[in-house]
Amino acid sequence: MGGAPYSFEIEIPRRYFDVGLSASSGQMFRWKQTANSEWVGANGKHWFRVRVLDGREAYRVESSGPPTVFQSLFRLDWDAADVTETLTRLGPELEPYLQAMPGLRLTRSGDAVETFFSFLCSANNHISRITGMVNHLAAYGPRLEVVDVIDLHRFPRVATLAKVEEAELREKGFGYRAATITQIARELESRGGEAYLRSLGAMPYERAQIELLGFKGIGRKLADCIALFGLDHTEAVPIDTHIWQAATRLYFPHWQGTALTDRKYEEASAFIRNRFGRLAGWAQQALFYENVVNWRTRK
DNA sequence: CATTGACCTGT
DNA sequence: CAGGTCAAT
Repeated sequence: MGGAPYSFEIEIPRRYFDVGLSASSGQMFRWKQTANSEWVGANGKHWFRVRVLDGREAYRVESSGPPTVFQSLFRLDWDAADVTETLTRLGPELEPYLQAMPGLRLTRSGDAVETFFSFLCSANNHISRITGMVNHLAAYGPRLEVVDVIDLHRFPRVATLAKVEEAELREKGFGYRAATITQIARELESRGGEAYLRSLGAMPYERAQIELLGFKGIGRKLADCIALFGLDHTEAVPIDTHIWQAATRLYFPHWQGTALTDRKYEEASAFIRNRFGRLAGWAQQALFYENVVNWRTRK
């Protein structure tokens, strides 16, 4: 299956890159930790298997792709020390959140189609179920490899997903999202499919946002997730319930406990974007995941 | 604009 | 209720 895999080492301190944390922090949904504590996952057309090297600040990676694919996926071309320093300078209030999550990186999906459909599954849902649904969708793509009993598929193309029937997804437990996903798949195909989607990555963030909002079923939050995690618009700041908690605590105390409306979404999102610029998405990820992990104890 | 309820399913 | 969105009011 797929020929001989690539095998290479990535040398980097854990505090700058924690592969498990980055892979399981809600940016991608196809990674698993195996019994022998390796991380195995897929993104787009590639699969990966990552192991921590004993007593060293390095990883051993096996993959269907060359090192550049892995490096791009985890955005290793960005210097985490530099990013952290800049973020703390622009927003000292971020420091405890960044320190609480060492090694958490903003990722960069190699497949806008996968990210697009993954976040369609995420609305009003929790991570464990999103994971199941994304893996159901991935199973429509060809199998790339089996690693430690884990089936790794190439994420299907738009044309394939556009042919899936709503009833079929209902049977797989997609609930009401079965309808939106199949409809949006067809709408996406009629707009030009993957090529159209990728073109949104080349547009300014604001225009890509408008395009995405044109899909019935994609609101501001999903549009920002797709822009940030799938289209490399790193200035996008999705505001979900967790970020809203953090944002009101840090920046809008007079809005604490109030509902998130369209206007407040715009204001909070733009505020964070203006504060951190192209690093806003990275800041958002630190805030988001720190809140996911610690929200119980904070309440 | 802001508010409200419906919407699948699983913990 | 969960990393929301839409339609109606």
